[in-house]
Amino acid sequence: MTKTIEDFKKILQEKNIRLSHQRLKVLEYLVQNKTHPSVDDIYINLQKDLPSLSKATVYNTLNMLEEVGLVNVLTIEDNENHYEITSKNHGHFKCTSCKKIYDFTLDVEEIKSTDLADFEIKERDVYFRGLCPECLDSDQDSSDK
Amino acid sequence: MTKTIEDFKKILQEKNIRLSHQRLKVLEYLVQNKTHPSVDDIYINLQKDLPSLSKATVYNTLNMLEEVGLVNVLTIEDNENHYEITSKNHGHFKCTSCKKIYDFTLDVEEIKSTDLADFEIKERDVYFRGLCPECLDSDQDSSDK
DNA sequence: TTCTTAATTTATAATCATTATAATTTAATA
DNA sequence: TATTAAATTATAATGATTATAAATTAAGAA
Ligand SMILES: [Mn+2]
Ligand SMILES: [Mn+2]
Ligand SMILES: [Zn+2]
Ligand SMILES: [Zn+2]
Repeated sequence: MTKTIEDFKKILQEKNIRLSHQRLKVLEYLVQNKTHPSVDDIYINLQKDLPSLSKATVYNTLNMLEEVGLVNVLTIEDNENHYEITSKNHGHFKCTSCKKIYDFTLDVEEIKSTDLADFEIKERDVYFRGLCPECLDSDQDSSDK
Repeated sequence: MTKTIEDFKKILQEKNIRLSHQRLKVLEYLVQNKTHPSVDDIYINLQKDLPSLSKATVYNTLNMLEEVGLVNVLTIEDNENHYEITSKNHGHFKCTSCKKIYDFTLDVEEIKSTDLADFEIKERDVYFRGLCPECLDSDQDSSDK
């Protein structure tokens, strides 16, 4: 079910999109890091192996991957986008304390509203925000005697 | 149920927040325009009556109103925030063609996931994107003979 | 394998939303 | 009406993202 780099190579080749080293590295990063990274996260980490990498390339690659449907953009934060490999639909929870973005099981296709009978829905995002268990725990610690 | 400017005045006064002319105008704009406007929308329209209005004031006011819970910020778009008076929970649909943001009936409190049992959820946003009926109609027109 | 060339990457500048700063103005109270 | 802390304004600064143009490269042809 979960796609490998080889699967992605095949998909991009079928669309006549060149398999540049940079593009494959960005894809690999997203496949290996299911942390919903920002452009900066990706850029800083890939730079270790690719010192010549340009941030524009990371943007270009992510925009291209989004266009062909291989990656999904999260606008759960108001100042910075986050990215993930497109996968079975699920919801996202952002902890306002540690800033981590968690996946949670949810069939967003099941969310219905009669108001939308005549709308063509193409994307569905469910974003929750609050405190994650780790941060709730440490909150308690700090309020302990 | 739906609050008037007088209701808002009372709430702000109770919190010792000054009822400046600019703040009341921003609130009034949001009460009268249920269109999920951006800062620019609000700024451009209020400027007609308040030529000296500063965009920083619109930002300051909206941030303050969000902090006290009277307005809600939508991050449905990746480059610009949109605002609305806080109201009973509902979902948002953004038409990717005409850019309008529509409300739709949905009890977001009813969206549950066992994965979140130990999380403290404070905000819930449901964002759908696609084509609205008007844009679907005009699409059809343009494909007609 | 080497050559060719259009596509990609890079470095850099530009844009745009948002926030910060500091001087000016004002709401609320005495 | 006078006082003053808070709000507004003008402006600069920041930070994410996009645009541009020159240098590099992937992929097919020879
Ligand atoms: Mn996810
Ligand atoms: Mn709404
Ligand atoms: Zn946390
Ligand atoms: Zn539309």
